Amino acid sequence: MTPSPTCFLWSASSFVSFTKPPNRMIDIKYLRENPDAVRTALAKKKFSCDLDTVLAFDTERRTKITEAEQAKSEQNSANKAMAQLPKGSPEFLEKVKEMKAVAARVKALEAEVRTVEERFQAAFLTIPNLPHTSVPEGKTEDDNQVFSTWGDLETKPAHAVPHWDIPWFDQLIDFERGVKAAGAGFPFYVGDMARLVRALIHLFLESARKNGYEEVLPPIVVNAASATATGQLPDKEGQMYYDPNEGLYLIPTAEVPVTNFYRDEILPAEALPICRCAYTPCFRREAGSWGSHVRGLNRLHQFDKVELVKWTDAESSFDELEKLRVDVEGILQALDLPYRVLLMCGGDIGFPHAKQYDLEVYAHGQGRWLEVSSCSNFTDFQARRAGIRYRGPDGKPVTAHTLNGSGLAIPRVLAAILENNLQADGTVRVPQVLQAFMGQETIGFTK
RNA sequence: GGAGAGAUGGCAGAGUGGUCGAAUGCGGCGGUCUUGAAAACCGUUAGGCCGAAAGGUCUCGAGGGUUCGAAUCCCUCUCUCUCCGCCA
Repeated sequence: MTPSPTCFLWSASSFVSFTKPPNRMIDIKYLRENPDAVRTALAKKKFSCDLDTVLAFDTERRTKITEAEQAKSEQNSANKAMAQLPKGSPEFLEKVKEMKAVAARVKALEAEVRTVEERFQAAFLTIPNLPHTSVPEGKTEDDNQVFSTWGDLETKPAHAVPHWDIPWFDQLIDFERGVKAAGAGFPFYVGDMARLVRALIHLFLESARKNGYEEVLPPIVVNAASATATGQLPDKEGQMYYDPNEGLYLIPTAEVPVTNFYRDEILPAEALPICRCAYTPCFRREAGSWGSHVRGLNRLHQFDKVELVKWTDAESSFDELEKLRVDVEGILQALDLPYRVLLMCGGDIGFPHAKQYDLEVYAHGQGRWLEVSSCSNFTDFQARRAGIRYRGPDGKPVTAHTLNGSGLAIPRVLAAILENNLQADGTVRVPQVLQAFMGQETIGFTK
């Protein structure tokens, strides 16, 4: 077997280290040394948090740690001396009496350190990742920049309708029977539609493979530790399906298991960047976000998606983000779907993101842009939490950078295909790239 | 579901109250030797935190307890493995 050139092979046991990293978010040392730079960056994110308090807690904590460690040091050397004394001798007993007080003091100081540490952590964890300098100013989604637009937006099909109004839609994507089997938001894809979904999955995975991403087929449930590492827990617990019997969560995206592949490991620098792709079903409870405006394929509780994940060193992650975006764009181009790329503004990118692009396809029937991918660089924010590091030039561990992007989410791509490729005879033209795989040029029924 | 065993460094595997962050072996790295390599031999080889550094401190699955002192004793939890049953 010959390894592909893009795939760095090694045995899992040859380098890993499973020690626990601190559960921190941004780099406290950076904050300490550059408080003003952090303040400026956070302002761009329209995020208010009290940096002065965090810094004060940090100082308090460090002072207390030093104090406690000094006491501990005294105790340790005294204990070492005691080991030399004959047990039960008068000197020994005298020493024991003496050391009781020291032990009590150590215990008290350790408790204080714990208190101060917790206070600091609680404040520190409220600081989001810092946006990159290239991220535009802005408060809401209205301030996102249109980075680029591709494809034909002018020639709207004369008879274009929202996909749910296509006469045969309910037969090939059966929501009603999905309700019977599972519940709202869990449709059956039937016949040619099921095959079309499979064709899309195949296209997405093959496209990723050609771009150097190694395919993995991950678990679609994860434990709490994994969900915490990628940031779903504790804040977004309500968005995941949960099995309390096993303590397992159904994944909302393949990002969760795939990123956790290297959790608490130190990677060899020469392995980076590592690029992986994974197809999985994704599950989202979307509690409270269900409205009449969400119809058809626009929002589901279960959907299929191919996810792209990268681990990089600290220097190249923003370059890799651009490559990631281009890789995803290539798929939409292959499908000949018009799309635009949004460069998300500081106020609209998520808590752990340093920079984010959203890709939206245009669905002519609804006359709307539909988000089909979000490509993000988390820099070291997620990796610090997940304990993913690599060995730097000096041999010391360095926190890695992680990135991910959908490539792509199936239902909305499918919606755009149905709406944009609807033909006069009532059938939908299968995108050229999928015709060979499907063995047919159209799906659906003629009028 | 029933019964049992175990969790120590990259891996294997010692260690049952103090001199143990931890023997030994393997692997990795550096060196000697060699035309080159192998072998042999010598050295080296965890991570977190505090610190400018020197250094200090913590970590032997996780959490709590006993003790002047815990990898070692006690309690709780988690996970893994083996056998039986069941199932794909």
